[in-house]
Amino acid sequence: MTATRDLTRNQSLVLGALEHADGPLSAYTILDRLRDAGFRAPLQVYRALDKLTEFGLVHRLESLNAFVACAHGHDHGHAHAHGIVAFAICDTCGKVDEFSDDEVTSRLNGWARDAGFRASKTTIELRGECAGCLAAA
Amino acid sequence: MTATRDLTRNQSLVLGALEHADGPLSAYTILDRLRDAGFRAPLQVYRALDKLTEFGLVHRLESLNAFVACAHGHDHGHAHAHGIVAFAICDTCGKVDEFSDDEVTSRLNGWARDAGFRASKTTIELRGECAGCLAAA
DNA sequence: AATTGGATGTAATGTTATTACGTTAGGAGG
DNA sequence: CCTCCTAACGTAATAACATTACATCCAATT
Repeated sequence: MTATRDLTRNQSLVLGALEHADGPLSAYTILDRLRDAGFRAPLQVYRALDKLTEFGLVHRLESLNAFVACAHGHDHGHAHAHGIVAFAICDTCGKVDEFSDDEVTSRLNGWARDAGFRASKTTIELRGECAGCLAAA
Repeated sequence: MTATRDLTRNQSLVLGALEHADGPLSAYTILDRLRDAGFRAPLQVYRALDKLTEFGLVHRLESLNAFVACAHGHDHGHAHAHGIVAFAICDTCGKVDEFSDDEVTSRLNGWARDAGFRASKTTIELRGECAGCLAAA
């Protein structure tokens, strides 16, 4: 059960790089980390990222031009039906917290319905400083 | 009253370009449109955009790497105290609708408070297709 | 065996943003 | 008046992010 989705070699490598990282990685950083595995060109990374994003295993952080593995350790098998996902990005330590709020999802969906707007993707990103870094400061 | 904030020549030109456009513009598009006004280098645009954003006269659309004039025709004098601003971006016609939802603002602020996260900037962007384009399709 | 579609490899190019360094303009205070 | 300071500006070079174009490979099907 929850069979791991059948990823290609490149997709597995890219997902692995993101899962082992302790924060978001840019496509070019991923490329650098996969040189030893045989990666040579940006496109190899971007192609894998496209698929992984499509599968819901990876998120793109628009305000960072970077990527993170999805926090919900869904065992690569099924996409959860959670609402709009939001990210809190610490500008100091780089850590990203992924969360979801039903009320926010419902208000935004409501606005879209009222406006006749069909949203295909919604981005919510908070940039700032996390509790740990605030405490350390 | 509501005295227009004192913008420099470059800032006025960039703001003007954004106000006259009927959608978001990339920094390089702005640069192209201001060649005749004497613009030569990207930095001239980016510097003006930084200030205009700081003044609240311009928004950056993270998912587009582009910029729009703030929809609230605040007469360049005072920043309104509205909550988090959201954007609905039509991928078909390129038009952008700016809106704000108190409940969304309050939920996100609430999450941040609970998590001890101090947000310095929050991005909400819906990508999709607007009512007009859906009707035309 | 031929065909097809998805994934891949590689190079070149396009697009977005910043760093570095030097100059200019205008106000504050001696 | 002159110096100091600061903000804005000009220019070139470079870095960072992303896509286009084209050829190849391989497995599943016919």
